[in-house]
Amino acid sequence: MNKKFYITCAIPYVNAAPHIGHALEFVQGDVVARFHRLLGEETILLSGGDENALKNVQAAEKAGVPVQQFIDENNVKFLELTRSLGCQFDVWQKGSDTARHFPASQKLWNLCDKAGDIYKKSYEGLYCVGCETFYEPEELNEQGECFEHPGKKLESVKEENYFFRLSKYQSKIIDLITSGNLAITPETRKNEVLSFLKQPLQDISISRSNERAKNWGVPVPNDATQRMYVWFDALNIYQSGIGFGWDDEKYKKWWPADVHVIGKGISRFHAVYWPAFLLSAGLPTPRALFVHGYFTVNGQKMSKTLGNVIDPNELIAKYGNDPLRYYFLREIPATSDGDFSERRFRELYNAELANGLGNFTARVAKLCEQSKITVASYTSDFPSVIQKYELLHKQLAQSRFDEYIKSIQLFIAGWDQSLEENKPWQYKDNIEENLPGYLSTLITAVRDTAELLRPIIPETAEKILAQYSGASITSEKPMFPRLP
RNA sequence: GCCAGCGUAGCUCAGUGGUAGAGCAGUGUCUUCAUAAGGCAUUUGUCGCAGGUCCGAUCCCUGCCGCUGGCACCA
Repeated sequence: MNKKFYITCAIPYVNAAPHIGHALEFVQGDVVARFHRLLGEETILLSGGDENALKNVQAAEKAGVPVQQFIDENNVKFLELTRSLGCQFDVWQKGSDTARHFPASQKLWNLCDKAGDIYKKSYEGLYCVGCETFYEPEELNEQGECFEHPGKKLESVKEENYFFRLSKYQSKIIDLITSGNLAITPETRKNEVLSFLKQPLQDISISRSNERAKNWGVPVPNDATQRMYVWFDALNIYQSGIGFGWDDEKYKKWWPADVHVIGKGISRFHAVYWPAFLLSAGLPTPRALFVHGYFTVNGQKMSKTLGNVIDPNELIAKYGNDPLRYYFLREIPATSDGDFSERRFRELYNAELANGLGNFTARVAKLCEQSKITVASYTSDFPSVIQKYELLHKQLAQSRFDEYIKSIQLFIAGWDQSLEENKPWQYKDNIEENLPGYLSTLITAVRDTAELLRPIIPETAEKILAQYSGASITSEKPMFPRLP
């Protein structure tokens, strides 16, 4: 049987349209998934919609649309984005899915409950009626009011909720992380989590009353008055999407996840809460977390109030999806923050896609066309190509996309130098007689380049491979016209 | 405030106890197969500031300044 590979991207919050940060994460996940698919591994790439949070209900009310309709519409925007980015998601699991996700989450709840890790406790807090949320005293202004609704007194509300015994799993989670059974990349995020785990863990509340949840979300088993609270069921989408609670065989085949791709803001939930739930339920824990950074735009944090939120769809429409993928992967070191600027984007496009890759494939094609060379036709074979390039293989396997792409550019630059030394054009149409085998070497170089680029910019790679697959290779119009 | 990390050419960054490198941008030049693309050559830096250790520090130590991230029930 083939090796399996199960990878997830974080499930986006569907209360607003996707921004460039979502696009970055989708692309990173897609590249890793493509890499494993190309190696012949059976692969699932999953994401979905985080739909059960109260904020979705509030956003829907504000928009004057029924909740289900509201989240369905937003979901489509995310799905469409994944497609226009050229990302292949195999599963898109919605949190509001009552057929699969609800029973899966109730199953997880029951398992934790059976382990004795769920108990009822009354919770008292300051509640803002305007925001419909609880606040800690330090989150409020000097008058003890929330910033959104100054002048409005907060109510002290007491409510019974279910709590999860997170405290019980503290040392087990530390072991999991230090032993590497739950690998966290990069190291700095791992250290952050471990330093967080030095403090005693408090139990966390995992349910809300129906009133406060506005009757939205997964019902708590055997208690019609409560709904599950965000993280408990949201994280479980990683399981509910692959059969947990509705197809045991499928679930056993795929779980645990080989890697969760997430943003740095949610690393704790994935590194601490999630393994704790699973340990409690007696289920395997995920093997790795890959934590990426955030985007700034022209050096500034992205925010709605600044009005610098970038819509990835506009960039795709203007430049195409592969150039955008290329930029994400090449310019942003995978695990640190990166800046988006259109100026830099265009610079990189011209330097590496137009002048580098595009020009290289074009000049070789023209030389082949002029010499009328015929070569053995080529069938794509990623695994044997990647084997040939040890350093690149390592860089890609470790998800160091920026370094991987730089290596490819170095490879191209080496062939540009070779062309300059050999000057095949001076022999016009009898290149083969004067430089025997040279054109074939060039053709192999182009084919290898395209193979190596298949996980990164799949459409472009296929185009090059198609151009270079046949017995005779002809010149075509530029793939990446130079930008003015 | 506490903890971690960072501060190196115009930009993005790599790097080492022996007085600094790459890519992009800039300049010059060669060349024409190619998308006015490519090759070669080349300018610029008190390696954040101030001390200390050392024969010698950008790399080690201390202090300071600046920046970033983390500091739970928030998705």
